[in-house]
Amino acid sequence: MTTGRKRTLTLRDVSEASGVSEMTVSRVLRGKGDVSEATRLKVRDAAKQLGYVPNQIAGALASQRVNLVAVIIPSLANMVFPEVLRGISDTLDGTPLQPVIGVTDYNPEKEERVLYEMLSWRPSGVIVAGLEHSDAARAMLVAAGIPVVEIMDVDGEPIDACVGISHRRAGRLMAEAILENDYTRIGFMGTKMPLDHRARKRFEGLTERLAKGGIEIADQEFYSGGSALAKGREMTQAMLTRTPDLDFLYYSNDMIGAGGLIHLREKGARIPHDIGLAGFNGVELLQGLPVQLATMDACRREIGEAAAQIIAKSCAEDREDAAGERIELQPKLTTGDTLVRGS
Amino acid sequence: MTTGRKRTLTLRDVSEASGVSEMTVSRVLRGKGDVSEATRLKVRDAAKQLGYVPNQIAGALASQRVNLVAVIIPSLANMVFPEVLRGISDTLDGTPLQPVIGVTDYNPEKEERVLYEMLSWRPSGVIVAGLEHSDAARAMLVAAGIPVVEIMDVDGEPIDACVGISHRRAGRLMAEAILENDYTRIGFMGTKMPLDHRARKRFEGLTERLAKGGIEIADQEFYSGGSALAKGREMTQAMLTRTPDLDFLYYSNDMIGAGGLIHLREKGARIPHDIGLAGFNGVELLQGLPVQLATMDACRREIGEAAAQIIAKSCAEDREDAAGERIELQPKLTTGDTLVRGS
DNA sequence: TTGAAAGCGCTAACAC
DNA sequence: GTGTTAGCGCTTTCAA
Repeated sequence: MTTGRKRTLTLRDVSEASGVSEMTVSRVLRGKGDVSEATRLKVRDAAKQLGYVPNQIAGALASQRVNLVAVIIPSLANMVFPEVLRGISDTLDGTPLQPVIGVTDYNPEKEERVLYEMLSWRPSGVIVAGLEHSDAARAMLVAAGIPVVEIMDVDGEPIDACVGISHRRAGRLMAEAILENDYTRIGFMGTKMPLDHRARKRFEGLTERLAKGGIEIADQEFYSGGSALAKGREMTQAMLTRTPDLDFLYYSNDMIGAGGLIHLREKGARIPHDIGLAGFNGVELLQGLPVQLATMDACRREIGEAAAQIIAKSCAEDREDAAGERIELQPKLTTGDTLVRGS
Repeated sequence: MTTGRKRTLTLRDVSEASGVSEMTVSRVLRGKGDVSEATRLKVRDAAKQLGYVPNQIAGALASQRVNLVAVIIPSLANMVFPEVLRGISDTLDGTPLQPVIGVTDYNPEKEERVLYEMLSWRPSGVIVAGLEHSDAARAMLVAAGIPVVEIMDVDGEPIDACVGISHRRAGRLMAEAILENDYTRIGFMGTKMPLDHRARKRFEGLTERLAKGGIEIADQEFYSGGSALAKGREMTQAMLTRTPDLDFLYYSNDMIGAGGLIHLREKGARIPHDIGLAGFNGVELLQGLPVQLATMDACRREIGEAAAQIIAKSCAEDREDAAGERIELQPKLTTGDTLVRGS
């Protein structure tokens, strides 16, 4: 290792060190074009020796090509999104593309800012959670002229492509399972959701379908912040104090559901005989609980994979006909031990 | 909105639309230099009208300045890192800097690749988890000539700055708590850790300190993959079958610890009278459990904040003297309900 | 307060 | 197989 330098290395440095023209150095380093084995080696050695790292900024500007895919999600804390990211990342690993993550905190204004920032790097594609965006955000996405995949949800009008599940349908499915098992006094607990559109849609799907079965939600409560497990306990306790005759609790996510489950078991409730429970997401993390919470898988990984494939395809083919795809995945109900009332 | 275009917009388009020179348009859009209110408005309007998004690639190349901070972490699934990221992100929000996340999967080769990719975008700084890197990775970091902050750990030789806790010390502290409470038959459970250096250091700190107290680990088991909660249950059951006289179980993370705790409570074990437990990380998520697992906070958020501050400072001051800082945070032991043997 | 010229480090296109 | 030339879209610098 030589002493610290001020200027970072350029192609020219490698060119001089190897006695090969800049252009050929560039070709070697990118593995493009025919270069003789001899010069290839000379260049590789010189580059390694110097510790040269190419400047993608210059490369991207010159080639008008950026191997980045912007991925915009509401939160990293949510357990759900890291799994989507893994699907994206694994799929992109087989391509020259690289994901770049932006987080919006479920805040439309922040989404707009993040989107602006990311688009100003001229990525090759965008994967963004949800179908609801500000007008400005939609306009940017349209104007960007790159493939856009909206993920997690299919209930709405996509800008370009979309991959997800129907949360309305997921809510309906749960309602049907509830009706089939003759529950009648239903309590709902979830996040405060003015901005969590998917949780809202599930709730709507649930209530609409229950209504058709002649049942209304008997009690409901919304929370924000804090440890989900603890919130689940607290809300469940409070709700059952307030409305003791509930016979089913639907939670908008598995963590609060698990909190409720733990609380009820401690209280000695017979589950699901006295009271049934269900959550949402199919969080693998909870598989160690003594009782398996009924839940619905949101196909997180598959969504990530499919979205990445759409981007990869439309970048590779460099034509627009891969655009506008719409992929609806089917959430799978896992009844676990807390939903089906045994004989 | 006009019809779709092929070419993306440039400064020149805004210049023509507003009748102002490119240079002045650039000044307005960056908010630099004195521009009269009149032209400022003309330019702003034209830009908004067109839906112009500046090209940072060109800007970065011209100005030799990139407002990106590379953040390189082993995993997103780990619960630990999203919190570090939040610390970084919140701190950077008050600056022009933006974090870009790369994930290594605890794989040194992937770390090298990710690092290379990120450095090729010439970020203003790097935050990277851990002090252990391949020679090539270290060389790149040194050669990059930008501030580097290694986080999570301070047991080793940092390249530049570092912020973290001493995991060796954390292990020692736990050993001391174990000795003080007169536990003598200790079992250890953790991830297979050839590459999780921090878990390894904690283990070493633990065993060394216990040895001084005349105690050896009586049994140990390592896992990989799967639901941590479930693994914790299974391993605990297996270990107690194999070595029934254990009176303390130390888990290398809270999730497997929680799995063990749930299992033991189900079995009717009196905790901590019959057997004590402790985990590591201070995962907030578990606060809803009926019994609080003893754990040690790893100062995740603070680490993120401090690291981001170091980067922000040395970028702002644009001098090297902020370099080489070393910040050791102190992990706090939370005894919860599973460590201190009540009178 | 505004504009003109030069060039950031690389690659596309074409010559040799 | 290799080299030359001309930009990519911006910002820096300097002049007006």
